[in-house]
Amino acid sequence: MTDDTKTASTAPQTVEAFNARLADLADGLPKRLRQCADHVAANLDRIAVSTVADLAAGADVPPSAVMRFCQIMGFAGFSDMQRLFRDAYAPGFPDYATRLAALRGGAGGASRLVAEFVEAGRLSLEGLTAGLDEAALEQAVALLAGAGMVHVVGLRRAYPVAAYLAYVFEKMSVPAMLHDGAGKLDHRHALRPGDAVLAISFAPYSEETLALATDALALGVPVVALTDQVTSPLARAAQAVLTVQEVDFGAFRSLSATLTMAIALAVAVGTARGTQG
Amino acid sequence: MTDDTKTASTAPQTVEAFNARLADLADGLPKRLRQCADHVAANLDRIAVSTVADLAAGADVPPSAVMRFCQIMGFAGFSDMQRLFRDAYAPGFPDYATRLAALRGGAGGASRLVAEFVEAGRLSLEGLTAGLDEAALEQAVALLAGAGMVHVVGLRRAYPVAAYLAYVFEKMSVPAMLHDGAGKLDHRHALRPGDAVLAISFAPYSEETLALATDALALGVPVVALTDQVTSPLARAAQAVLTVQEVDFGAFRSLSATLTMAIALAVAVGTARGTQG
DNA sequence: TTGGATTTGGAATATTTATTCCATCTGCTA
DNA sequence: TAGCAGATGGAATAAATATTCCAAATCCAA
Repeated sequence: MTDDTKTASTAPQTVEAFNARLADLADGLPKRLRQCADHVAANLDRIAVSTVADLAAGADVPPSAVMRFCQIMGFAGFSDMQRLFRDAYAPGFPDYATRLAALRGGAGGASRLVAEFVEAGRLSLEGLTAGLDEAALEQAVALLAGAGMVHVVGLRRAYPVAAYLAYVFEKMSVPAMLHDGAGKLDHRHALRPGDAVLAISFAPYSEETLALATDALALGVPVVALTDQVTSPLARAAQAVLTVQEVDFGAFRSLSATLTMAIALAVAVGTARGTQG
Repeated sequence: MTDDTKTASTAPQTVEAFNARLADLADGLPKRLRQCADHVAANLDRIAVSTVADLAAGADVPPSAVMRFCQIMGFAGFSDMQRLFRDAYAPGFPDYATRLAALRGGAGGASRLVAEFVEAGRLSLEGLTAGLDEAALEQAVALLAGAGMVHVVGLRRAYPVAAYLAYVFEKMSVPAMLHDGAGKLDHRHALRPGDAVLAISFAPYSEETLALATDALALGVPVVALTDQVTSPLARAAQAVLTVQEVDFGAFRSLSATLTMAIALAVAVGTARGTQG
């Protein structure tokens, strides 16, 4: 027993390293600690949301055994170990904020800006899959696929998204109409029974988009909302709400995640229509 | 006998119900509670691993406001609300490949499409940093920053990019004009000495965009091209050529990388102008 | 067995975290 | 502008949770 304190001093920094260490130690562990190891290995995903008592009950050991287990694994205590799993679950953000601050202070050429926006885009895309409401998506596809005409509306920052959707719909032979706010009064008359509205808006929500959605609601025309929050005013008028959070860089937000959602939606609708008729 | 356990009966039992209630309440909420609602809506996935203090800091409100929010939502307190999310916690480790594989194998069409396009977008973004021509970028920024008026042109698939650039330029007080091909003949007259053209086009290159670029060349107005290949016909008329390759999925291409390049360029130009004048 | 080392359980404590309460502030109505 | 209802922030308190510590139990080698 010369140097087991040496191994204890280095705590795993990643879930992979944690697993490796677990596999490494498991064989030479006494009974209770072995129970801890087994239970933890079988429930890695619940560590982030468990308490010491939960884990102890699950492993059928007293809490103090769990504490010992954490220390054997190289952590200062349970909280220390839990932090690893909580961070692994929601990664990136603190680090991102730090680098952002660094950029503001430092020199920062244009290529650095590109790198930052790339990073923001990547995070946004990850958030898109993670936070996807599949039921809402399926419903949105169903509503739009069944529509006689899809009215696409989006202004300001949402306008490029609307324009892109209109383009893809046209490519896929989905009858679609882009409302760009030029001739405001026409909009209401264009809505007919059997149509559907696809409204895109982010805070601060543009009145025109909201107005069209509300009109559609009043006329019984289904509305699909692509927005940033379920609490968005647009969500109230909508039968299906798709939310997308863009990670912002400085005062600016890219549209990577939003456009990705948009194209996926459009292609899904186009495909659904194709197989229907 | 009107004890407060009554309130617990109205508490949402599922995350969907939670969202519904959130959307329902959000409008009528006072400032601080509204901040809570927005922050919670934007970070649903982190409630399970957050403390009251975390949430309060994130929403920029005191902890007591968060408590009030929980109660308004129908829960006895924060712990009660958190329980909902801890129970619903279906782990999503940032093991992206696994998640993607799961989506590919299992779930329905639309979610799978989203996953595919996300993956394509990520690859495109990676390619963007890897293949970035920094010299060309610096030159593009210089040309556009020195221009009296930036003429942005892009049609079809490039149109959303052009529209977005116009939007960001406006936000940054950069004089910019969006040419959308509506009144074709006017374009040439709008070009004046001291202006610059930012032309966006991808194969198959649209004639109108090429025409504007060639006219600019003839008039001695500098052209910045954002295109897919250095061999693009657009490149011949341009003083600075920025290329972006989008990874395609099926017959469709997203615009993640292109838009990321666009916003970075726009912000760089806006910043350069700001520091100049 | 016996002695020593290791493991174990639980009680005591420290720390963090949630929750309540109330004085103050704000915005509105009369 | 006075009065009121609701909103707000922070300090005080309560509760949950983690952590330590030590006496008792167990194991193992001679």
